[in-house]
Amino acid sequence: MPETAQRLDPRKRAILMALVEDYIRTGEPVGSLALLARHDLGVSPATIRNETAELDTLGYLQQPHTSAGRVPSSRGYRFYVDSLTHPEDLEDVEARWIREAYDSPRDAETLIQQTARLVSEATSYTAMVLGPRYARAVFRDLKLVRLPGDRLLMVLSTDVGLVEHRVIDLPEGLTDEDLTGVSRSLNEILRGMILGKLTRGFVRSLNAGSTGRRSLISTIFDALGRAGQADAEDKVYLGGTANILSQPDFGDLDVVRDLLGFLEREHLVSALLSEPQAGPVQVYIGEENPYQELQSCSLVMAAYGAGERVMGAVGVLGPTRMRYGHVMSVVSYVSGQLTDVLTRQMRR
Amino acid sequence: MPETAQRLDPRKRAILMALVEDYIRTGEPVGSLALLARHDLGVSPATIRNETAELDTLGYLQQPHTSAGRVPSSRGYRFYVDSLTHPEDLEDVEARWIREAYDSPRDAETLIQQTARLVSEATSYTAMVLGPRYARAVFRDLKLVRLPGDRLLMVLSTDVGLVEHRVIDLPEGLTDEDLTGVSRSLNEILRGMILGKLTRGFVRSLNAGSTGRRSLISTIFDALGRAGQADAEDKVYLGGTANILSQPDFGDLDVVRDLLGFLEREHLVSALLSEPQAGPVQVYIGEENPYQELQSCSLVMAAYGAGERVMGAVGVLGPTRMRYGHVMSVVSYVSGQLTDVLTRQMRR
DNA sequence: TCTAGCACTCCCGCCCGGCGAGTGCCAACC
DNA sequence: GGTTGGCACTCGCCGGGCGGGAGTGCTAGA
Repeated sequence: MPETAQRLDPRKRAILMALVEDYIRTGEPVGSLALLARHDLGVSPATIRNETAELDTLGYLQQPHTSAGRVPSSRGYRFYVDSLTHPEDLEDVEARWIREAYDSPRDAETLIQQTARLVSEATSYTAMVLGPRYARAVFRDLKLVRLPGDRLLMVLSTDVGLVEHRVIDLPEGLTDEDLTGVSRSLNEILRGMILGKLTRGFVRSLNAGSTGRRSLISTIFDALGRAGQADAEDKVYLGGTANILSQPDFGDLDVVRDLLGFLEREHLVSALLSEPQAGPVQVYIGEENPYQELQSCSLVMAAYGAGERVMGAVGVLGPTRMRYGHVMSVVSYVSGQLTDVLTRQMRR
Repeated sequence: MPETAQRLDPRKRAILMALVEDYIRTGEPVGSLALLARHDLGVSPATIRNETAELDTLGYLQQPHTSAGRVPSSRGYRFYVDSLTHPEDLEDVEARWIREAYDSPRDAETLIQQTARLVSEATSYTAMVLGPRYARAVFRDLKLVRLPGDRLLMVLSTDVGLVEHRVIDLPEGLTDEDLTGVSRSLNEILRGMILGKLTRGFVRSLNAGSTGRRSLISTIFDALGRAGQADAEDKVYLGGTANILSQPDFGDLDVVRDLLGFLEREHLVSALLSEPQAGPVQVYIGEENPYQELQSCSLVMAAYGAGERVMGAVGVLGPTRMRYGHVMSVVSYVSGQLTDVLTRQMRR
């Protein structure tokens, strides 16, 4: 809500920004003297006190107890984040370091996994990456390979270069011609379709021929369905979960346990990371978070994609007292790099 | 060291066993009165005190402070574990629950992942499973599938039903005949070989023909090499990492952080789980653990395999104050189930 | 409208004493 | 001689009281 940003006169604004900054750095409640020691605000401590008192009643700050310094509330952080107009620049070293990680081409899985580690190391928080969603990829090619032991490997290629494969049991009595026939007709029909939008309706539209073929097609569709099911099988990669414990802000073990428990439930993380749309970095602060377990931390996410399509997302989980500027730029930069890689794949 | 077990007279033995049991249950140092309250040892508290004092000097017990009850030392736990001759029986419900999990056939990855979850839930500790090691599987069949975009999918089937696949870039100017030719000769040469033992020597033994073929074969070998590299790419699956935090024994955050950090380094966990040989469950207690980070906990592991071969291992990480009996039977039972599944696959 | 001064509040760390669990020892007992 | 009851002693834990210090809110004056 950038409009909120307008509501504060310049001095309050400056004081609030300085205070949030100090608090993020130190983790200690910030008093009027401490604030002046680090920032030249051109006024006396008493004035600061008056202003912080007002910021308090406005809901931007709060006091741990009556005679302590001030600490930002969620609203205070929100103001701070909204006021960070241009993203903090990444250090050259850091940017280069990240870029290099994406230089050597890898398969999708390693890429994503590496991203998780990279982001967690760059931020010292916990990174979550939602792996490319097959549901949003476009069908390109299906190959059927007979394996030993009456099994069949189906290999699905998509336009973003992802390759999905399943082993399925082969219905009995199918000849090699059946296989090539089925694969030819499936390829014709499915080319260009978005995987998430395949429905069993297609099965009927195929005049399959023998019941054996029909049952094969049906099995394949089941497998395709699983591959393309929205939200279902999307893999999530985590990095730096141990970092959670290094945060002095998470002194409360119960909170940490809930957090780790949340991260373990893959479908929850996956659902969470499904939210970001293409566009700028998104930030959820404290209670703004959709999940109970996360309401004592902050979340920074950005989508990555291939071309125009959103394919997944990168997220960072940290304390509300997070280095927002830095984290936002890392997340933004990394998701950009990922997008580049996938988009390049697509053109091949 | 079961010989240690012989060194104690029956009464000391009984007292030690009872005390370890009580401590595992309560987590509180056990005093002479508390011990008698739960176990009918037929002697007075004073006698217990004399005995525990001796057990203390023998190194089986220790005191948190002078006027507290006794707590088992690593040696005490070791004695206890060695004395658990026959594994605690699993509850019927639990055994059935585990068995059912292995009823419906799944692909290897899901199977292992599910095992990790299963074990962590059954024990309430943290489970680690080392996924089947391709290096130890036997080559069965290699298929080459041309993909869109000048890429090639190689599909490797093994005797234990595992299917490994890699996408590789296709050297230019190869015809379909080249592909079938290369795949035929590779299949002939490699059938029955153990993947971990493939060496580049084989490449030379093939009179490949064109340089294109030669370079293809070389690329394939690289990929096979990666698949079969000992210890390198072995995947580790974790379950219940959040459970670590639920253990009151891990009050010290630093210890927990080290532990989580260790679990994040996949190669370490993989190396750790490579230790167990086929055979009974293995237990490492406290300082017996090979890794510094684990020396404040205990580890229970068992190998699983296919036929005679060891393919991987299941492990549980918990506090030294662990419910050894129960954990050992779960680990043993689960690794048995896994072995059954893989062995069955092998016969297909 | 800002500032200087001041009384007040509340956290934190500290010490202290009482309580209770549990031990170690000793003398008596079988 | 091994076992037992008795008893003094040790030590961690808990609650209360106390001083120091950081920081505030208020008020009066510039």
